[in-house]
Amino acid sequence: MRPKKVPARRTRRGSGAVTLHDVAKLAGVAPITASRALNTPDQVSAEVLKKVTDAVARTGYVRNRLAGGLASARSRLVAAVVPTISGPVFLRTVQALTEALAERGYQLMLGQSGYDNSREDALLEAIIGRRPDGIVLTGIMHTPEGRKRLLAAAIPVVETWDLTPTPFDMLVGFSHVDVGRAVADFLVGKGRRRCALVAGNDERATRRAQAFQKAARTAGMRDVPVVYVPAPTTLNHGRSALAELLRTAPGIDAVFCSSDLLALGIMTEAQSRGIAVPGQIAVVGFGDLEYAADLHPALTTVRIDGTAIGRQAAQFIVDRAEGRRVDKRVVDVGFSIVERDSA
Amino acid sequence: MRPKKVPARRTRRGSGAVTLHDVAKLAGVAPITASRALNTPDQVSAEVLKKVTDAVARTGYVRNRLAGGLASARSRLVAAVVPTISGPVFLRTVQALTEALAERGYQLMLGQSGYDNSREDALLEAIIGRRPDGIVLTGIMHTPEGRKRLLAAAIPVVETWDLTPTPFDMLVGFSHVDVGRAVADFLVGKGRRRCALVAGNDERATRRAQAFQKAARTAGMRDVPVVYVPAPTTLNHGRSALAELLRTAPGIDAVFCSSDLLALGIMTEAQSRGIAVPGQIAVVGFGDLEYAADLHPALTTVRIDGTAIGRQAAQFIVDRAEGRRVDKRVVDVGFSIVERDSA
DNA sequence: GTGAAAGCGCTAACAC
DNA sequence: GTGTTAGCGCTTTCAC
Repeated sequence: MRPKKVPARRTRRGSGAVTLHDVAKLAGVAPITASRALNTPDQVSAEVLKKVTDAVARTGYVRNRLAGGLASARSRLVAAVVPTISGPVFLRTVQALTEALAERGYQLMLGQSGYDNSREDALLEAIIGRRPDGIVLTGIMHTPEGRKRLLAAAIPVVETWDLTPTPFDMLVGFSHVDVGRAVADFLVGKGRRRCALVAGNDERATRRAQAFQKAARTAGMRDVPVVYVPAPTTLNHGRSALAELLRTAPGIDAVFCSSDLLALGIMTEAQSRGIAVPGQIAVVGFGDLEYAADLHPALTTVRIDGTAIGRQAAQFIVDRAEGRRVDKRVVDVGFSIVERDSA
Repeated sequence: MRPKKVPARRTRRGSGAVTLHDVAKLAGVAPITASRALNTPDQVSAEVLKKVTDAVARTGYVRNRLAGGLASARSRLVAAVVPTISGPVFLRTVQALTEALAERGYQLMLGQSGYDNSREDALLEAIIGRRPDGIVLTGIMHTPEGRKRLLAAAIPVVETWDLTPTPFDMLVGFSHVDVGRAVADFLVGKGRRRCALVAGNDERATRRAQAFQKAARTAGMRDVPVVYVPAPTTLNHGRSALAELLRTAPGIDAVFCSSDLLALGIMTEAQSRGIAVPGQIAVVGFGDLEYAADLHPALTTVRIDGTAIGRQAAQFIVDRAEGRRVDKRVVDVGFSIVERDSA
């Protein structure tokens, strides 16, 4: 008696998790009604709502957002691209973004582009593959191919931390040129006569540095030495940059750094050499990181409202995702120079 | 002649993006064959592979991982939960995790739990809803309900940065008790006789602190004052903690901090008061952040190989996701005391 | 307010 | 090695 070969019903296991179907059955309604109870509760009678809510609680149902995203073409996922997560600069932006999105039922996916563009293609592939409802770029999308792919994917894009005359789509940022100029004017106003720069070699820091140089020259400074260090910047870069400046341009009386960490490096090196800050050398940072105010001396720095940037970016994307018109697509959050003791 | 009511073919727009179907048609093969060409290229003839690859390139196709994840019950998404992304402590772990996963075709989704457990439930809902192939916990899953839900979701879990006798599932970490003890012994060995502590009020820092106290007492110290500060720790917490210690326990000659940032705060405050480090007070940090070596004086601290933790966690999860057996489910990465100038 | 049917884009399961 | 079929779990479209 050998086993009869039954024509084998094709069965796929599925994940085994509780589905909306199960919930609906338990609540005694159709799946679509259960779906509405969860997504648009006011389209459903109070009675049904309660039955579904109870069923969800009893079963421990958690909706499958892969399925939902596939069906609705809305993943409720937003991708953010940062050069590196270990850079503290964008942290507040990412944090604000995370929170603002979470409040609205969206989730953030973080991608690292690195400061070069080697992995950019793979990163874009990974991002677009998840069909996010929006992409937030901090800094630049380097390659033209990258830009083309983003355009082709038709995903709303918010560029941040910069202001360009030719935005991709939406934009929240500030003018790096204005920052450079403002800091130069600030130092000149403080009576500094021989300013120097230490800057990460990324595009935006370079732009700040060049604007600073130009403004400083306009104010009568003959040469404005600049030391470029590889991004991401570190404390140690600051230390060795000051050492270099002291060697090559001994008379300097002020340094504008492209990050607070560099500034801390400058101050550390100065301290270890017995150079007075701000007495001999004034130091200005960039970023106003949390610790800037608590350093000794307290750091004068450029404050960017990274939180506002993140919140506005979230707003932009959610508005788009939910079909609202976005008229004003460029927001300038500006900046301010926070004057403390170091300059 | 009024328009005849045709029984309306139900049509859904879809996203409008290029689908695998389009690629297959262009390549002249069945969709599943195109799928195989992309996912398991060696199951496909060279000729087909080329045709599909060409079609992908010509159309700019990017595979829809929502659909793929739904169909295969493998999202290739891994969630990591950190208390906060602005804490630099887990940064190396997150970075290593991101990279190790990306190399294997997985993507990281970052969630912030906060240092309290208020949002934990919403976070879990958001995470489980995406059906990740694994979850990496840095620190603790606080609430019992949280643990229950994770268990119910049947998602592989890696706990990190700690060692517990009762792991949830998989574990990569080190012993905080051993750290506390080792640092106490280290300072005692350096001839310090009156040690104090500054610790964030999170669970693990507290455990390190208590182990430190116990070991210090065993070594003959009468009382070992400790100042707890709210997590996440800041430089300023360090400054005010030292101020407090100097007031309440004036004779101290060493401070073990629960983070390098606290240590920097201690050193900053010491410097501003003219207290010599390590002359009068030795300082030991925790974390060995990038800048620790470059401070002045260079910071003696506890080094944790966060990168190894991240890599091992990725390995664990990918192994599980790909159906390999994971025998050794607990890895102790240990720690080391990096002796520099501050102690 | 509620439901039936169809389909989002992909892959598992089975045939050949 | 390649194709057919039937879903994965949800939401859209249309109908009542």
